[in-house]
Amino acid sequence: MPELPEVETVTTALNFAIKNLIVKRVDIKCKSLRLPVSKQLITVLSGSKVINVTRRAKYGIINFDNDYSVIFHLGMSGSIIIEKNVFSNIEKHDHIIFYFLNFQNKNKREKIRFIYRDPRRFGLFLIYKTYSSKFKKYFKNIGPEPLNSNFPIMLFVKNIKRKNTSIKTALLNQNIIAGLGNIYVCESLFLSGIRPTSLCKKLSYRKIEFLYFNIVKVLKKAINEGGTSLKDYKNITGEIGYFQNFLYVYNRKGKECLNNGCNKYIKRIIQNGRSSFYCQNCQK
DNA sequence: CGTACGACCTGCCCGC
DNA sequence: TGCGGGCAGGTCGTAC
Repeated sequence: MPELPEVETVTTALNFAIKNLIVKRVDIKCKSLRLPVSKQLITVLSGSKVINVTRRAKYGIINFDNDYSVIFHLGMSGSIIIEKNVFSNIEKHDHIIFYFLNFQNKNKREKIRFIYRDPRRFGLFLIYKTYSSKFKKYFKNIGPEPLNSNFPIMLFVKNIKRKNTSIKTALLNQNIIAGLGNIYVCESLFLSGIRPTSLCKKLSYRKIEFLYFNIVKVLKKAINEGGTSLKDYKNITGEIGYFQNFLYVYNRKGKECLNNGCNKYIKRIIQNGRSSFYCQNCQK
């Protein structure tokens, strides 16, 4: 489900919703996601305070004031739900629950509930000491953030050019560039006029630079629209995103290409077991 | 070393 | 209505 724009939408909102809150209680409803869920969440975090929530690639990081951090990943079907004062029923796939108390307003004490929900359980919810070796291991090999102003474009071009794969495969590789998934790779390649099957080494420097600028364009637009909601993606207050209304190729098999003057239809092919969408006419 | 592929899960949608 | 197949926004271990 969630790629960089969706995770960014979630972490930005969380940074408002739970910043400075103190953990009152933690419930663990399932032993294991993609990796085991540690009981340390209960023993270590109760009574500690959220400093902030950040993002790296598709990972969210919740930093606490006792020098511990939660690293979470939403996998394919993960979501986070924040409720204030009025709590709904816990559902089947609600795996981890945090109860917070907001002491900032002395007159009105707010009760806040944080739920990690994940039907397919491909996600992660880990606790490590901040900047410990286990914490750092998760980010050691991840490539640069596309939206950072100091993104190393020349290094990106160089790393793409020495890959022995299709450009689609290279862009999904988190070690080359962080945060892209199937949707935003397909969309960036469409804007750049590059076929997903094109070989990395055959792309010119100019073309790869152009691709980078289109990646930035797509990601920024998607963040502004609150992410892409195809099936079940929702932000932390249950609202959908709107970038699906701006997709050129993803999930548009058999539909007309949206480029002016192009009357071809969008193709779907399988690469490495995953769908790629492109226009035969506009992407060479 | 780099690359390809199956495994990990549940749920939904479609055609028969 | 029911069942089987195919599909899904990701990542990782294994085999070559």
